[in-house]
Amino acid sequence: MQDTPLYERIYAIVRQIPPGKVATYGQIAALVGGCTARMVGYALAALPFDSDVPWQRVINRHGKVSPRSGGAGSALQRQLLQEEGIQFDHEGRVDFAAVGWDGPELV
DNA sequence: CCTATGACTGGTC
DNA sequence: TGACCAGCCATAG
Repeated sequence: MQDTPLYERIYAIVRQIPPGKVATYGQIAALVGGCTARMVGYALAALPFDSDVPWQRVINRHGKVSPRSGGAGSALQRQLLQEEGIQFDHEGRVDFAAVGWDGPELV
């Protein structure tokens, strides 16, 4: 597992996020261990939109999708999350108490 | 090898 | 979870 690039480790954690749930960059970074939220954001930034990683479920600590570079993409992310059943409030934020990921399950 | 860059976080008011 | 300040560390050229 340590032989795997940090990127793939981050992707592995993101793939573990169940549908209808969202996690923060810090959450992912803590689960990966040895990397910070910026590493997660940068790793996801390098991900293609058609990747097998549900990067859309990764948002910032404010409960909102990141502005991303360029501006577009964040709208797509919100759209994908809504398709998963995640509700956004009038301020474009999600309810951590409702869709907050508790982690890779305690099994 | 060194430099630049980046989808962030945390504590405080 | 509003806003502000400074730090963090891996990846690419």
